[in-house]
Amino acid sequence: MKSKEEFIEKLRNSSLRPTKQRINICEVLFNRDKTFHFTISDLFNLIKDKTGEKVSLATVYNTVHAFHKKGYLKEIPINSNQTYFDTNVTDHHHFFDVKEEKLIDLKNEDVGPIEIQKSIPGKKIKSVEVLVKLED
Amino acid sequence: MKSKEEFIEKLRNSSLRPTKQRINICEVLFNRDKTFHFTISDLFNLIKDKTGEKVSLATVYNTVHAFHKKGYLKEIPINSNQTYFDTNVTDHHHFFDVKEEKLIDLKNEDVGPIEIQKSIPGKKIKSVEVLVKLED
DNA sequence: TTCGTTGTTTATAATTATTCTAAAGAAGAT
DNA sequence: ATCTTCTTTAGAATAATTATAAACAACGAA
Ligand SMILES: [Mn+2]
Ligand SMILES: [Mn+2]
Ligand SMILES: [Zn+2]
Ligand SMILES: [Zn+2]
Repeated sequence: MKSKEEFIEKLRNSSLRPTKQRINICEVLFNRDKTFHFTISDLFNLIKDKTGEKVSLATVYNTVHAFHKKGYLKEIPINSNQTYFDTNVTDHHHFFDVKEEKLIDLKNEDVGPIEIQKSIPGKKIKSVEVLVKLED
Repeated sequence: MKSKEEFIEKLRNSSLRPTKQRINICEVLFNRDKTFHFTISDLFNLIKDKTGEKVSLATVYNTVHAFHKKGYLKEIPINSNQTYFDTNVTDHHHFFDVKEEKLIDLKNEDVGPIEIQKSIPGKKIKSVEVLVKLED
């Protein structure tokens, strides 16, 4: 359970003004034990439910992008009509339950080291992500 | 270089009527040496260029989905505003050049075997795909 | 070959996620 | 308090995709 002051501090340190909207979004995103996988619409609805205050959809988009740019959120590459984000910004992989449309974390040690044996001249590797699709 | 008759045969065997639109799309998609990574809009433009005949955008969508459902095309999981498809339907992985927005095949042996050490009760693994993002 | 059936194409409208715009409001600095 | 800069917001715009429904083409049976 993080305090509101911690979020204000974090926002200030990132040169993001600590507005009440951003603080509410922080509470919903970062006040949890487990990693959180979400879409913008998930988050939009949760904010109302958990804080009682409404934040405009535009602000949710703005804030998620700001946090993503600052490295506080990770974008998960799957094909869906909506973009998925993750509060776990460490290198890790995912299960995607196609039926439930739910992401599940895979620890790096659950996958093992991945050695890419090919390289493209002039390019360097930015990320290596494994997506394991699950069916019933 | 496959003949038009081969495509007609393939379509018939898939209970898809061999219309001239579908045959044209087959020529563009499958008459090539290397694997082909594309978006709907790539394909739509190529059809005009390569066959001289225009196919409606709706038909391009319909046909790509039909081919995908039949297993002749693979959908590549990346976050982009457009969906990417692949004529190489075997299990394999990808580089994604973020700047150029281009996919590049990674052979299975360029990645090595991936052992998933975790399982979810009641679910089985449908696919395991590695996406390697490239930057300059 | 003709006819009836069913599948396909197409233009166009609808849907939906996301981004843009510009005005009002809030935060920070002086 | 005042000024500046950043942020929020409603609503409009954009763009990929999907739905609709009428015209059309392929097929199989007569
Ligand atoms: Mn995760
Ligand atoms: Mn490929
Ligand atoms: Zn982002
Ligand atoms: Zn598809």
